[in-house]
This record gives sequence, C-alpha cells and structure tokens, in this order.
Amino acid sequence: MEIRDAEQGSAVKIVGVKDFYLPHIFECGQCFRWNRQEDGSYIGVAKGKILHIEQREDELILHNSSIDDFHTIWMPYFDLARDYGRIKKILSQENEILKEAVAYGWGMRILKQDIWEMLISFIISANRSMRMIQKSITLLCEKYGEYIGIYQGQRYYDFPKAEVLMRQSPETIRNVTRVGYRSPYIVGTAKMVAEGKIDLCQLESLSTKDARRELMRLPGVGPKVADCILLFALGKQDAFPVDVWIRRAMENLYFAGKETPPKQLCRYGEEKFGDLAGFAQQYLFYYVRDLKVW
DNA sequence: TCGCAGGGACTCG
DNA sequence: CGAGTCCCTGCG
Repeated sequence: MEIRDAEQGSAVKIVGVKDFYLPHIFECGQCFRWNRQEDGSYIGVAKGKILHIEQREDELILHNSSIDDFHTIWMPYFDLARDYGRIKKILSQENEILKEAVAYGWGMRILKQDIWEMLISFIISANRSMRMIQKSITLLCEKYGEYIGIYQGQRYYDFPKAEVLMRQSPETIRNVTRVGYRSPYIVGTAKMVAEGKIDLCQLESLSTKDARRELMRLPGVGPKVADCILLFALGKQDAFPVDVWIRRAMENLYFAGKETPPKQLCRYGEEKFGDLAGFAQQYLFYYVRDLKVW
C-alpha cells in the first residue's frame, strides 16, 4: 500500500489496496451514512468530516481529505492496517457456505465507527429494515446535528450530540424521525450518556463481556444491538451479532435447520470462530441476505 | 386500497 | 423463560 498526495492537495491517493471494495463495505449493514453516487463513488460523514471516496481497481482516491486526515481518521476507520487475506483464508476453510460467503463479499472491511453514533444508530435499527433505518438517521442528523458544510451542492450534518438529544421530547423525535416507539430509548440513552451514568470512552478497555453488560444497561439496547456496537465501534471482533439472517444461516449450517434460541447461536458462533467471529458474521450476513440463501 | 410481513427490545405472566 | 406488544414501511 502506498500513499500519495493527489492533484490539488485536497485529495489523497492510495495504491495497492487489497481485499477492499466499497460496495461490500458500505452495503453490508454496518453503516448508515454513506451514499452511493452515480459514478459508483460514495460520499459520507464520519468524525465530523465529509469524505468523498472513489475506487478504481486497487486505487483509492479520498477527495476532500488531507494526508493528515487520512492517517488520523480514515486509515483506522477503514481498518486498512489489517490483513484481511489471512482472515479470509482461515474462514474459507471452515465450510463450503462460508467459503462462498467470503468469495462473495471479498472486499468487506469492518469499519471502526464512533461509539455514540453506533449506539443511537443501532437502537434505531431494532426491528426495522435497512432503508428505514437510513431514513431515520438522515432525518435525525438534519434536524439535530451540527451543520458541517456543503459539498457538491449538498449540505451535510454531524451526528447529533447527546446533550442535544436529551433535551428533546420523545414525541417530537418520533414525529420528526419516524423512529416510532424507539424515541424514548433515544432520549433515555442520551440522558444516561450526557449525565455520565455510563462512560462510553472507557468501554473499549473492558473485556467484550463486560462492555456488553455495560451497554445493555441502556434503554433500547438488547443482546443484538449491544453486539453490533461492540463489533462496529469498539473493535471487539470476537462479538457475534445474531439477527434474523444470521439465525437462519446458523440454524441451517450447524443445527440441522432446527429452531434454536439466538443466545445459543451467539455462543456457538463465538466459540467456533473465536477472535474472527465478527468477520465470519459479516461475510455470512452479506451473503445470505443479499442472495436470500435461506 | 388494504392487509400482512418484517424486524429486536421490553414487559408481564 | 415464553408470549405478546410496540411502530413504520413496502409489497402483493
């Protein structure tokens, strides 16, 4: 991998990127704020910055970014230091379906996203489909988030702060963002975070188990939502979120198609895949959901 | 036009 | 624990 300053200094070019493909990364259910452009590039907001990212073969162009931002923000965000080739090789040896899943989502990366943003995003995600989640989060940011700037004629907003959300009435949030009965969870969680009843910054230093238990103290956070936060924000790659798609996949792969409680499936995944559980989950999820295998 | 499916957390037996 | 309920959207 090699990093270069592109043309005008507002873009960074990276060559020799392996195991990386934007649609696999952005369409696998881990993030909600990246929009595909007509030319196949994506524009999104993270850490208060607008990034326009474009890929040509093994070349990555980060528009609207400095080299400094690349190193401090985007390199960790896209998990670029990790050798996914090794992970894919190990998982491919597990079984035929996993091998196909890895081949299908070959360019997937587990993003390292902001803990607060993931917390609220996955509370909103509970019991809803991808498009509805995206819509609600866009509305939430436009209504309560700080204006960041304009890019190619489009205005962009940061993810709203806990201090702002805690002051809203659940009814208003509900009407504005279409999150339904989840709105009190958003306000309740925002209150707990803003009042220091939970310290999001120190969660990463806890064990996966302890961090999970902490997260589940928050309203609207159950086992599945907690596991998503562990995986997508806290770098706990041994977490194994079980949603309906993973449930179907696991039951068919390892439980002879028999109905099995999510808790048991989660434990099985964690034990079988260990430190790679989260990666296995992502490849599987993308594959079975996209192709509707089961 | 409408009824139904889809999707997790919470509450109550 | 298991069953029922919560809400919105898209689809047939």
